[in-house]
Formats: sequence, C-alpha cells, structure tokens
Amino acid sequence: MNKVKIALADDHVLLRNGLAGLITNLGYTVLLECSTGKELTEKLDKNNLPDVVLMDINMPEMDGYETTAWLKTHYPLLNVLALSMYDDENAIIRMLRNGARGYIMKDSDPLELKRAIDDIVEKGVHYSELVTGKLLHSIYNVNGNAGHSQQLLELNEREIEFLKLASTEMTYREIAEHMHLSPRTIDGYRDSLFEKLNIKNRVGLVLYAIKNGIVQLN
Amino acid sequence: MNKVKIALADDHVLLRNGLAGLITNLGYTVLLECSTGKELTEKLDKNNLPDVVLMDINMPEMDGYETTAWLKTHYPLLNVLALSMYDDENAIIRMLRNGARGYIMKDSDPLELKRAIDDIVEKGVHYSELVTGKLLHSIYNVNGNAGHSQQLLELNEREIEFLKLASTEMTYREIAEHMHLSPRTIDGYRDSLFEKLNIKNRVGLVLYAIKNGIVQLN
DNA sequence: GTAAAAAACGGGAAAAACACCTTAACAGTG
DNA sequence: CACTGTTAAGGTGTTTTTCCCGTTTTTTAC
Repeated sequence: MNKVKIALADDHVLLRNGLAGLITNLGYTVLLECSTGKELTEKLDKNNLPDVVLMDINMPEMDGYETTAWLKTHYPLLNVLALSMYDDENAIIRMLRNGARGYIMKDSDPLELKRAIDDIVEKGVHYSELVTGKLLHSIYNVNGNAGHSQQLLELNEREIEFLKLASTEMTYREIAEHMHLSPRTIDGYRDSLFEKLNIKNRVGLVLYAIKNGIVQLN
Repeated sequence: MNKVKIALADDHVLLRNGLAGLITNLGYTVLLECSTGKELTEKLDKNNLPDVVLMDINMPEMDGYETTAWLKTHYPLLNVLALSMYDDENAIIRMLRNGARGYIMKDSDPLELKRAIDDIVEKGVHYSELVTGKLLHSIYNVNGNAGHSQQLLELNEREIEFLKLASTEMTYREIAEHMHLSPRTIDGYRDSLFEKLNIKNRVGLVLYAIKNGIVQLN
C-alpha cells in the first residue's frame, strides 16, 4: 500500500511547515505546500493528485471556500479537509456545502488530525464531534424563521463586497458611495444580512465577516 | 556548547506540535509546551529554564501580554519571542513594552524564526524589518495629538472589560447596565478609547479588540 | 492636607444606524 | 401572458451612537 499523499494550503508558513513535519511523522507524504488557494490551483498536477487537501479557510488571494468550490468542479474526486481557527457554525456548513469532507480546528490534537485523514482516505468523510454538534444545533435551532438555514449561506458578490466595507470604519453612506449604490440599497443589504445571519447590528456583521474569512485582519 | 532550549506557548495544538518538530529540525531542544500562559507559569522549572520562550499573543486563560509581563517580574532573565498572527502596531509595541525581545508573525519563513531565535540567544534581542518599520511608523506618525503613543497602550481593567462587551451585539446602554455604570461613564470610556486608539467608531473598537487578543473569536 | 488628575456622571443635539413598508425594473418560468 | 423572485431604491420614523458642553466625586501626587 502506497503512502497517503497530502497537500497543504495555509498562508501561515510556520504552521504549514510544522504541520508538514507532523504529517511526515504520522507516516504520510507531503506532496505540495502553498500559501494561497490560487497557488494550489496552479500547482496541482493532474497526473499526481493528493489523497487529501488540508485546506485553511482564511487565506489571501483565494480563500478556502472559493478554492474548495473550485476544486469541486475541476477535480471532483479530490478530498478536502478544512482546517480552521474558528468553530463558527456558518463556516463549517459553508465549507461542507462547498465540498469539504471534514472540518477540524487548529487547536485540535495531532491524533484528531490523523483520525480525520484516515477517515477521509478510508471512508471518504470525517465527521468529528464538533461538526455533528454544530450541524445538529443548526437543525434544531430554528430561532425565528424556520428553515432559514438552507439559504443563509449563499452570499453573493455584492453582499461580500458590502460585508468587507461594513467591517471598516466607513459609515453606510460612504459605503453606498463607494459601491455606487443608493443608501437605501445598502440598508437593504444590511437588513437582509441581519436576518439571514441572525444578528442585530453592525458588530454582528464585523464578527461574521472575520470568522468567515471575508475580511482579513492585516 | 549546549543545545538551545525553547519553550512553546500556543493554544493551537497543531501549530505548536508542528513548530516543535520544526524547532527540533533546526537543531534546538523543545523544553516544554503549553496551551495557555497560565500553564506556562506553572510548568516553568527554576532549575531548568528555557533560553527562549516562543509566546503566542492570543491565548485563553492568560494571554501573551499578561504572561510576558508576569515573566518579566518573576523570571526577568527569560527571553520572550512574541509570535503573532497580526502585525498590528499596537500589539507589537505592547509586547515589546511588556518585555518581549522580538516579534515575528505566524506567516513568516522558518529561516526568519531561526534568525530570531539565534539573535535573541546571542544578542538578547531580535529586531526584524517588521518591528523596526512599525516602530518608526509609530514615532513619525503623530497624526492628531502628538505624543499619544506613550500612553495609548495602558488600558485598565474596566476599559478591557468595556472593550470585550463593545465587541458583542449589546448596545451601550446594555453594557452600562452590565457593568453597573451610568451610560455617561460608558460614553467616556468609548470616547477616550476613540482618541487613544485613533479610531472613529465602534467598528474600530471591535477590530482593535480582536487584533489585540482582548476578545477571542472562539 | 491640598492640588492635580482621573473616573463617574449628566443634558442636549446632531449624525448614524436601524426598522418597516412600498415601488419599479427585470429575468425566468409555467 | 401572468406569476414569482430578485435587485435597486424611495419614504418615514425610531433608536442608537457620537460629540459637544459641563459637574461632582474619587484617586493620586507632592
């Protein structure tokens, strides 16, 4: 039996480098490393694909969501294991819906990582307690409008753009000018996001944007 | 010559574990690992101290600032190398003022880490381009009120508490009730922070709190 | 012990954010 | 063609935030 081949995508070079060593020690092969999703899409070799892609969510250039979705269409057989700092419910669901086969946190144990990789190689998926817990929560927690969990994650380009600007010190009027839209339209974006994301005010927007890698802190 | 001994403090176990491997490969010894500042203070052995403590800023229980300050008084000879995700100017200055001997980012190159460790062991400090750049910026950038950079970092207990609450979806009135203070006092905290931190509104507060590890995004 | 500094508190007003409700244009669908 | 959904935008009013102006009380410093 051949060694399991892993690809690493994470912009934190120290983490990535260390992780590479850890993975080697666990008996796997590190096929390739990269700092952005874009880099991954360029480095992948059709004739020598990894068995598992360890994918960070927060990356510059092309984040984990986008990259996972891209892989889904271009390399549908590739297994993505999401690797994140946050256990945000929406982030988990978004990654899984974009095609990730599992989700683990950066503060988890190396053994958990090994279990996840083995699960994905053998069974195609890895559902940790974390993931199942959050999924159950999202199903039972129909606070307010039921069934909202189905479309709450599909943010379009403009909404993403708006979220980025809402996470700066601009006023909504300035955001409207910047996006060449009426302040009322911005109101609409804001209000619909409040409802979709189940938040009350702008602080909620900022927290969501950060946790979901829509804005990068430096 | 004996091997250089390193202590690791970071709550991201995967990063820490990987880092441990990397450090070993670089020819150093990993003396101890821990997930929180508190754990570090408990695990330190007077008779076998590390040469360098690699200290993350954002940790639960006791963050990097607090821990570095604690080490400064209890083990003044211990060398702390700060390890952070963000290159926030205030964070850098705060860590250095609390006694850190250097500051590197998690997305830096392993060779940069090695250089930093060697510098600290040999010369007692490591000033990277990043650090000197930011320090110069903070000196020349006297935008608004000059000399503010001296006291802008001393946030007291109440201000920290306020910042934590301001980073939630509570209104200021609710924050006031929660802190058993008049809304006017809260106004005062807010306005003085706006000035000290050179920000314009609540979004700025939230971003500052996150970048400086005052709030943890689980 | 007194002077200075800071923390806590307050009124009032302008700006911004939030809520709710309506309309127009347009695209896709049965 | 009517039906439905989505996007952009207007009207109006309330609440919250931000920014002035202060005073009183508590801490700190000399």
